Amino acid sequence: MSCFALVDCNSFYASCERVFVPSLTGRPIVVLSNNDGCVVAQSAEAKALGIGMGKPAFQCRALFKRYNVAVFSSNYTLYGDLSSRVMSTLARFTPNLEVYSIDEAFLDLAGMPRDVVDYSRHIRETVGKWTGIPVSVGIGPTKTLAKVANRTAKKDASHGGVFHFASCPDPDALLERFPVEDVWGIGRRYAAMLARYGVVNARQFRDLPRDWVKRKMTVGGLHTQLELRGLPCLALEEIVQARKSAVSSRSFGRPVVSLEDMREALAMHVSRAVERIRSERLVANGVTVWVQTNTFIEGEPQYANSAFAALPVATAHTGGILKHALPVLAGIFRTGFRYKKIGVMLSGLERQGNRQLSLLEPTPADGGKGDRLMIAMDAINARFGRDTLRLAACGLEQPWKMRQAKRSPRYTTAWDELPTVKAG
DNA sequence: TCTGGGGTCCTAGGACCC
DNA sequence: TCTGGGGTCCTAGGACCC
Repeated sequence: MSCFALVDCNSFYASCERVFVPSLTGRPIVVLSNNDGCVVAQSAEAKALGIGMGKPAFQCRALFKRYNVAVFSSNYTLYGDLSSRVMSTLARFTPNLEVYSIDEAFLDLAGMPRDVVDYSRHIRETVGKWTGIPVSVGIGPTKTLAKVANRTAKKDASHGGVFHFASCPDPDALLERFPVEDVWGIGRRYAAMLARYGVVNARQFRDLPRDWVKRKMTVGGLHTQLELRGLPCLALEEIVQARKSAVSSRSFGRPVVSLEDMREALAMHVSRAVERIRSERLVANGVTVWVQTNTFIEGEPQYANSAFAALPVATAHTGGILKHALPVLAGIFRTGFRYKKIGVMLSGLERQGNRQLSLLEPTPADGGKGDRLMIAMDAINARFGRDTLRLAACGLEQPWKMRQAKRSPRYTTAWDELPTVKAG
């Protein structure tokens, strides 16, 4: 009998902000998206105010003020570090762990000699004690039901943060109270489609004819349905698969009009994306660039476009990729627009060393001058901080840089931002 | 003034080939 | 009048996730 536990951090980003600032206990906290645009995380106290996920920050100003909400720009360096602390704590409890996202992990508890609910309570307490991050645990015979159980654990405090689907005396009633759009794998579009057929809760969806589900929602939808019936279709994926693409994109802090600034921003995004694939020992075969104006401004001329260039040889060399990305940008850039956003995607990723050699271009050997330069650059940036060394093409002023007015210190990863403890 | 960013998977349809 | 059929590869678009 399969048994999955889903451990999910409560209001993860907000909890991270609270770890090093105990005075925030009990105070509503929100964390804003990149560019301080939208609300992306809220503490329980903030949720109670009805602020709403994804709401533009500027529409919440009054509410923030009235309720003394602590507002933070997102600090992914901090969240990433606390996440890995949580995950390594979880890894001590089972070898069968799938890190599913920055704040969630599935554990395979099948064959556990101890009572799984007891064990999960123990896990929950330990993570809380060691990392300061509160978590909830949902347990079920499939990943999808573990998700349902997790949400139940979070919603109903009487469960003490741990809920086992199998311990539910009336699972049909529970699924009937569970909105179908909250089921893992059913998003807004499918929920709207299902509603047109009168299907609004998880129990109704589970009991639909499976052929119909497959036809309307493809195999993914069918798997979701079968999982709700208790039939495992999704396995624990312990091995982290190599990524297939890497994206870097951002909205600008203010509109950009010149190709010159666009080229600088492009250089920065290429640097970011290539750094990421390099750290995973991957090389790219292609690069896509896209640009976009601000679609929220009515009456302003709009333009969006993208284009792709194949790289003659698979590479993870920043300058080499930028050389091919710049003409792509030049090809889609049009003057006379106020641009809001630029992005880069590296695709056709493969393991370094597997790369196909080009018949047309001389291929730099592994460990050649270009590779050594990149290794040295990564090492310097790792030691002295991101962007200590960067391409001149990224520009110095970066007037288009995103807004990040309220970022908390990187308490755990930057020496000059460590928390200070006052004694006495 | 101010509206996020980074991923994956599936399917349909076209091009091309034999 | 009848106007093959199956396979592969690629891309675009649509759905989902956090």
